[in-house]
Amino acid sequence: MTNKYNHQKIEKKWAERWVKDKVFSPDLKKSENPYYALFMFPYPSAEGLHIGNFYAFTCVDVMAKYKKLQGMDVFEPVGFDAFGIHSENYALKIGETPRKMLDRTIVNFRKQLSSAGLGCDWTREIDTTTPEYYKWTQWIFTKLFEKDLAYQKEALLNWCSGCKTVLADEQIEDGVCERCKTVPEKKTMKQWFFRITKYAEKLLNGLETMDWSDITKSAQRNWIGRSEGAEVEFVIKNERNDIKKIYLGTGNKSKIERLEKIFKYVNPDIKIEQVPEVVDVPEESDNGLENSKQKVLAYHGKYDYPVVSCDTSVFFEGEDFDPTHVKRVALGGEDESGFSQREIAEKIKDFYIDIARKYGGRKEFYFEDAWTILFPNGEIKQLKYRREYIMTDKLQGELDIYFPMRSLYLVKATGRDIFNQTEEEWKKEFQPQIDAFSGVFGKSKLKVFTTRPDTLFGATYFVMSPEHPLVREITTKEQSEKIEDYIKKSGAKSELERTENKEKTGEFTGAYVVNPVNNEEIPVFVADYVMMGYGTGAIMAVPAHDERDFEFAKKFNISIKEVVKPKNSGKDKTILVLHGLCDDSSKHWFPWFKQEFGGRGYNVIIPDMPNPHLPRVERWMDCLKELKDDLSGNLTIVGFSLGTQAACMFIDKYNVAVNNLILVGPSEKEGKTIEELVEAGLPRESLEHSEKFGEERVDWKNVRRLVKNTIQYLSSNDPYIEIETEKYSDVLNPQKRIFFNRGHFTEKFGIDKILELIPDIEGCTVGDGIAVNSGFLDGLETSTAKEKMISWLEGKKIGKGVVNYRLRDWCISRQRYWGPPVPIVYCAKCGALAVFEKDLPVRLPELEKGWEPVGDGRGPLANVDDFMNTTCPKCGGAASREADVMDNFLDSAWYFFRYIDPKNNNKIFDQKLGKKWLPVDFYVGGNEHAVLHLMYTRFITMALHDIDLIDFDNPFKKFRANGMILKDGKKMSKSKGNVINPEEYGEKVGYDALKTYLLFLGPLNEDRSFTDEGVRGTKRWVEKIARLEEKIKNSHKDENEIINKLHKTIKMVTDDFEDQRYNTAVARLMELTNVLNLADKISTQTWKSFLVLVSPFVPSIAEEMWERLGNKNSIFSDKLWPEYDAKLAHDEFIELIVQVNGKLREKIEVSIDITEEEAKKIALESGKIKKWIEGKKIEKVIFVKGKLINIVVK
RNA sequence: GCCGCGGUGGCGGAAUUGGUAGACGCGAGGGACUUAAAAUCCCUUGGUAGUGAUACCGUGAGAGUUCGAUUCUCUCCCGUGGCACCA
Repeated sequence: MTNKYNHQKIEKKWAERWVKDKVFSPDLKKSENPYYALFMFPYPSAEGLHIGNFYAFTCVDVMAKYKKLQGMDVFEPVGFDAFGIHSENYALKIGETPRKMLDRTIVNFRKQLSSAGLGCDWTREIDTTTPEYYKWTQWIFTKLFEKDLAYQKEALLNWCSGCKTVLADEQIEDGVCERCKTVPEKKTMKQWFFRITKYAEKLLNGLETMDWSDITKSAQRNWIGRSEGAEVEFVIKNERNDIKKIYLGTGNKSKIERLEKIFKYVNPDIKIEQVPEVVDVPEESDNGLENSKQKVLAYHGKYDYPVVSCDTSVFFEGEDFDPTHVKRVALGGEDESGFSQREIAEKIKDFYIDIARKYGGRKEFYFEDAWTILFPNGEIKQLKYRREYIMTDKLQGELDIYFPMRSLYLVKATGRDIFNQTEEEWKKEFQPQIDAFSGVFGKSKLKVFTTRPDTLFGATYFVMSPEHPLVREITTKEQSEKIEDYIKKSGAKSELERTENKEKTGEFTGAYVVNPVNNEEIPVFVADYVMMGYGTGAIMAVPAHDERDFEFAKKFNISIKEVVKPKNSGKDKTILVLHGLCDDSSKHWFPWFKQEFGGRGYNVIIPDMPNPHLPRVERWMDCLKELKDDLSGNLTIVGFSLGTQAACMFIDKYNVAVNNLILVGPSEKEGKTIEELVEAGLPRESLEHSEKFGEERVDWKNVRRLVKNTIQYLSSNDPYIEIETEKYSDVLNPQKRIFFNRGHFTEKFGIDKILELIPDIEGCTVGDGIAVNSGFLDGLETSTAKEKMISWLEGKKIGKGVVNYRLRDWCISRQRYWGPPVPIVYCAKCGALAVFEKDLPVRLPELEKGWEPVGDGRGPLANVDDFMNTTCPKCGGAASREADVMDNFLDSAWYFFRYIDPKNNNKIFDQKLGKKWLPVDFYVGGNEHAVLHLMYTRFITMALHDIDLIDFDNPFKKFRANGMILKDGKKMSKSKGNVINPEEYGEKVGYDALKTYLLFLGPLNEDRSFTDEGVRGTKRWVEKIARLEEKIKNSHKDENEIINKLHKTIKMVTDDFEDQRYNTAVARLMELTNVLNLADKISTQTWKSFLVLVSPFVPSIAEEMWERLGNKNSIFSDKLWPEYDAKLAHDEFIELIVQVNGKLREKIEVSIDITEEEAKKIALESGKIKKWIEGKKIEKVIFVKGKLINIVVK
């Protein structure tokens, strides 16, 4: 053989040639038909290229080559995702700096990738660890900071003690750190976050129209976790909420009106009244001081109500004023008393302290005004400026309650007609007042989130998460010790323990809340089955319709109130009784059974005596046939005697799913127990007996799988089944026994025994149904009931329909070294500031020592003074840097933007180029990144869209998640020693054969098994292609058969490419190869088309053959993909399929254009067909043009 | 438990809007070439019965719709991915 195929030589030659001739390095500016093919850039691990990654690259590469052959300007970039804990941990392990290690591994990766025959553009390689790259990672942070999409907050976070850093929720897999498998601790820490939750709805809705793999979309959908429901407020039962009336010491009418209006929002239960004795004062001379002082003093003692005075002075006049009558105090007003504010404050200080003591140290009484502030701890502060200063956030933060009473006047003073405002305008104007008063006079409430507002009437208790901030507040003194203990205990449990051990625990707080729909007071518990991180951290518990609540209620003996009747309630509590075809039993026993269970809410069905003319079991089957559709579901069947067999057969034959199956039969028959009889398939009598009657056997396995809960065998002779004869004497026969089967054996039953055997029948029902015991919801279906309840709550302003998401903000801080520093500077004066663009990048110092993670909650950079000390970009004063670095998933969330303009020093990328090349056309990668990289990328893209950098918000037009490669059916792992090294196979069989094999194995999205035998197949194919060359004859003209096959293949392969069905595309090409192989000669023209068709899969051999035809340019440099010619692919003859009654009986070669008439004639003449239709009547003939004819006979 | 995907020969997998089930490849068996081996080429290869033509069965199980179901509908089983004391 002249051209013995040497894959190593050829593949090396072409890999070098492609780079040298820049075959795959397009001019991005000049390109007219851009096609951006992207694979997930690899993390350059020390192990080298992983076959899984290599497979994904191949999927992209094949597509890229196909598009290129179709004349597109294809861009297939390559780079390295080298920052991150992954690299750093490995560097730690081998005791080398990450930089040194990566410099080595990247070289290795480059070598591996460039020899694999991929069409990558090496001129635009990127590496996320270079300052040129991470400058823009930091820039993105500063932009997000500007937009309030990056922020700092204290939160309960996942701290990984293995990696010594906090992690994002997405980086916890199965409850452990995705990197080092440590169980993370929950720690409250202050960290930087990206506000991904702002895009929750958008991220979710976007999925609907995106052309991404379903598994990826479904993973994202689940992660975002949208649920619709309602937020409901529960008023806490406490003294504060008992306030019914507030007397105003003084003030004119308009002031009272304003307050009334405010209180409508604050607490509509509270009435505002002027102390009756106070005489109204004229509007403009708001000076009822003397008067009011006396009046307040006068009413004091008479009224056991709280007082609000707009004039502080009322409180310190008169020695006999007893503050204990006053439950809540708000102060405000002008300094008109003749005392200085300081003096006022001093005077009322004791008063506050006294009240504070009386009401459990609660800090609720504070006042604003003027020059002096009295703080809860008794401290008095003299202010420099008046109101302006008070309004600063800082001071408000220190005060628990702030009453901007004065603005009541200020509003008036502006001259606006506040009484003719619309309600909305008014509310907006007075919102600060409303909020302030709400703090003290508003009812103290707890909010819950529920997806089942329709079950509110069934809420019989209330649960707060142990981490809930108000737990201590509401706990009564008596319970506080227990609660403290419980909080401590559950805090010590890890998240994993908490979810693994599902045994419910909890503790009563001593407090009660009021169920708003029926004003019932329900107890408040603390229990760790309620999580602080979801919803509001508190729930209303409806034990009748929630399994967890049910379990808890059972354990703590809390009442269970059914408020939803399941739609199929007939089934849920249905007992079907199949008896033994005996008159006596039905007479004596069934009335009792019906009465007893019916009284307990069960629906007892005892079918009438079946047709006595049919043989035995068939009588039952005959009668049950009609019942099967109505009954399939969650019923319980009790079978006696022959009824046991009927029950089993009923379940088996009709596939009726049941909850419980109770079989009562003889304790022993022919040496067999009832269990044995049943499992033998013929429970009633002896096998012989049944065979005599020709009874079918029961497939016991099938029965077993259809019974959800229990199968119980009861022997009718068992002594433990005692009937409660006294109770049921009236329905039992005089002998107080029940006889079955004409006295063959006696059954004795107790009701409790049966109830015990039906364990789940009295559980909770979670599904939809009809509302009952629910006041205004009664009779409504769940969905309507939900709506009605929500509008009721909204009308009462105690709740509203809300949508809740599981998704939480992305924590991006890492207390590590190997990442881009968070570009933030802390200045004592100016606070946290983002570094200006001109000062970026904030360089990561190159450390030889001291870069290891510390574990004290701060990154190692905190100890690098040169790095930490800086100046404030705003005021120039001394400042310090943020010591943490950013999550490496941020690096990879935007890299494809940089690829198109990797050397741009002034901009993240050129927007003109972006407009042309973005978004990415085709992207492939592993689905393990579904909620990490792929979600973050979508978020960053949306954020960049919102800063007007780009005009799209889906980064990848088409994304496909590739399946896993298994070796011989098993997961690859180093420990098993079954890792496939692409380089090794590249050398052994060649990359052409290896890549084709990977694609040929199966559909791109599915897992498939790689075998060494299998790869030989594609290797043989490549060799066969090489050998075909011998058959080429320049002047030869191919037979029609070959041309026809070629064009059919063009069509199918093109279609396959468009849907990424690479496996079938390869199969088609193999077929074509086999056809060509049978020919003696092949024309050059056919050969050329053939080479182009196979070139995406086997680029090196195709190039080699192409060159030998005398071509100077690469096969990939021109638009060469062959056009499909329908005429040439057209068949003249087909095999007509002839069916009789839908069964294939004959194939006849006919013209493709054959008409129905002709086909029918030919078919009916066929000897084979005649045989099948002989003596039968032709009912109808179905003809599918160009395919088949079906003759229907009877 | 909820949401998604899947179940077809000894194996990986094909089968367009319901129309020849098992393409293509691996493996296995037989043959040709060869001193021999490798490579290559040819034949057979879902099961059962039969020398054979052929017949019957067969796409996780069972029902249904249809002239006809791997494909559509229902019930159920198994595998797998995601979420999960998520209210």
